[in-house]
Amino acid sequence: MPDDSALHTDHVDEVIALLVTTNARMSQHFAARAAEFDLSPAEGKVLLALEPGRSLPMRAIARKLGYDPSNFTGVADKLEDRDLVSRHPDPDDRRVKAIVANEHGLELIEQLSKRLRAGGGPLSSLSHDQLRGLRTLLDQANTGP
Amino acid sequence: MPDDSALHTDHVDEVIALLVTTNARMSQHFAARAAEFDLSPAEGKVLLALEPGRSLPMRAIARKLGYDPSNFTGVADKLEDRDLVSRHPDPDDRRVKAIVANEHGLELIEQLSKRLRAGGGPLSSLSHDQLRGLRTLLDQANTGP
DNA sequence: TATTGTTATACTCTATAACTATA
DNA sequence: TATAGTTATAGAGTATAACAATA
Repeated sequence: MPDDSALHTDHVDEVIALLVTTNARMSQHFAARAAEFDLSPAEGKVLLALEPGRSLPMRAIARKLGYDPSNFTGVADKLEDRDLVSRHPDPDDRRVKAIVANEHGLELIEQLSKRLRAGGGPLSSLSHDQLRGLRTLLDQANTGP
Repeated sequence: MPDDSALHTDHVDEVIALLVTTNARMSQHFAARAAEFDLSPAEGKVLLALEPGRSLPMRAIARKLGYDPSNFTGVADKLEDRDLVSRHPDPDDRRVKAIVANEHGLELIEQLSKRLRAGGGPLSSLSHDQLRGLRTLLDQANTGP
């Protein structure tokens, strides 16, 4: 449980500011790499959320990425029009539709990931161990309440 | 210097995905807290970039936050209309204008920071030491090339 | 009645290009 | 000529509300 010292608040302030600028840099990097594949940032993020084998309900993806379900329909449409993903109605509840990446989609995901890893983003200056540490911290930040 | 092992690429992929979702959560938290003070997310971010005593050229702020200078003018206008900041032309180069927070602005920055710290964001589940570690890592990520 | 996804629409955000004033 | 900031404007992104299908 987080404590409440003056040092603590200093760190929170600083981390919030750093997250804002880190996100600005990552957004630029991400948008440029996605554009290489004629993908909007939103389309790229949705694809990355579809790890191989994973299929998620539309609402779950929208929630995870912070998009409104209404505008998420159009993103799914474009990805489907490009034959990268398809909608699969859930047999148990036919209201919900899962988005699954097909072979073309998975291939493009791999290519996009490779370009994102290639450098130029804010992660370029971190070592293997630092990335491992960052992964652990962000993972805990995301699984919290 | 980052190495190039298979484990390394796994971590990069995972950290990128985590940064995307962390940012989604932080953006929602940030937008909600800023709205409490009738601030747009952009206006809030600009204010947080103006730590006490610090004054930055408009272009430097825009670059840091990833905004285009053209749309940044309007953000500065609104903050100035609300009497939170003012433009100070640089005596050495009268083309550049520094944004400085006045007394009202600094007070609002403190209140906004307090609300952001109050919890509900993705940082709530991290301990003091973890925040310190995250700060170090993000700091290095941002000062890199 | 409540929920998932969809549609239509309005609103906000962001980028492009042309302009000014300084250098 | 080049750069910081501004303006006008078009385009992309986002949210709101009403609707259909399913639960």
